[in-house]
Amino acid sequence: MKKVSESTIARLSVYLRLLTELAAAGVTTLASGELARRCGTSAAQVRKDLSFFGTFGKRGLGYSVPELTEALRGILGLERRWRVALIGAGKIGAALMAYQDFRRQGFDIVAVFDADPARVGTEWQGLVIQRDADLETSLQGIDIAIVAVPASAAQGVVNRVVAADVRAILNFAPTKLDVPEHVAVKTVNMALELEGLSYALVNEARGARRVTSRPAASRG
Amino acid sequence: MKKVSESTIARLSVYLRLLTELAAAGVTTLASGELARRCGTSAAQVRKDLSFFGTFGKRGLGYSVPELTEALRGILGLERRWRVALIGAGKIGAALMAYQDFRRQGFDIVAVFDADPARVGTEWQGLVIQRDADLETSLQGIDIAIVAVPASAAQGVVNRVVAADVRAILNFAPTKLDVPEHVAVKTVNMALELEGLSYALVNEARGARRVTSRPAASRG
DNA sequence: GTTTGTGAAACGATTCACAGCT
DNA sequence: AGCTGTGAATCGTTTCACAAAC
Repeated sequence: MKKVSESTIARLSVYLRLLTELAAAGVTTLASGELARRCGTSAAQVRKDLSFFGTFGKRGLGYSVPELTEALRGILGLERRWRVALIGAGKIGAALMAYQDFRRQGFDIVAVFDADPARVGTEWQGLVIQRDADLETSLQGIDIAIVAVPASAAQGVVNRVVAADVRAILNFAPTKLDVPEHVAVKTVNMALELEGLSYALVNEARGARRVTSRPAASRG
Repeated sequence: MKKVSESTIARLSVYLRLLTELAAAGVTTLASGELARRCGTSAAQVRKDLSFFGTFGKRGLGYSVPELTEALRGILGLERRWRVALIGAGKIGAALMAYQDFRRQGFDIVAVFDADPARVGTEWQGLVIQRDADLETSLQGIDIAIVAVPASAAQGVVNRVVAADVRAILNFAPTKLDVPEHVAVKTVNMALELEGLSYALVNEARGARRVTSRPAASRG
């Protein structure tokens, strides 16, 4: 098969979200140009992204909204439901538990773990928080682990998650994780995004003052 | 003027986090290879990233941890503190408020807004939730707006944020935002990350080849 | 000896442009 | 006519490789 970049997959998710919205609004057909405009990319990009997986459009007409929706759901593996375990019942964990949108998209949080004995046994959104010590056994049948523990604990937790044969991890700890090649990891790092904004702000200011436009001295 | 990619800036943040950790552990000197290994990238990438901003190392020796730390803080604009407003006091907002790490990195949440009259006036982590209607006036002096409102409300909020002359936005709404060119936007989209994991899982099952990836994990 | 800084090469992703359907 | 699908061209990023510095 072919190699598909992560950015293509990310865009497919964005396309799918728009299509779902349009379908609810009764739109039945859509051209790549309009899809691109609404998703912040280009028509050629849309067509190239889709071309990795097949041909879904009708020349002269565009794409059928329900058909493309189904195709994207299939490509992204959203035709089934995924069993998700949340590890770490702190603030981030609480926000995730409450965020019902995940369930709507096919991700069911079916287990919650925490290392704090004071939290273990309490009920949370209909789930009883389990002991961290039970991770290995209780992760049977789990597809995706959400790691929402402090950075210092993350690698240890991940090692145990991997040992339990979970092959996908959504990581909220601001740290690099070592995992075997067959395990997929996505990291959400809000501090990093904020620092990107900080850079943009100072850089805009520096650029306006043209401080950086001075030619570099001859290099040695 | 130099053009630096967003991935370079993201990596600089990662380098800085490691350096801060190493400095606390008393490490004084570090070579690009070791920095790269600990951050999941390559030595050449580290040196190229830094080279956009100057020369910071000593040949034959490596980098001074405190000096490079200071340099990175300067590049990323972290030598000052930033005034952040949180718009939307729901679950995500609550998690962000509680996440003290932002403050430690120089980002102070100094105002909170919500559209729900039941929430307005309540105190939250030492801040009184303000009326959404007061956004325009109360955003004076704010550097960064965190948008944590439903997708359907996000563009409207963003328009008002931009009108209030805020030039950086951290967006948690799963929707495309239109902003003028001089406004920087970073989006955090957890559903999208989960769908990326879903794709990885079904794709592995389908026996397809690996997705091209960024600073992937795993090395030995 | 070691390690940096950097042009040049290699690689990967995006955009172009047009043939081929509807 | 309008729009897709795709090879070719372009653009940007990463890796290579080595001279210069310590």
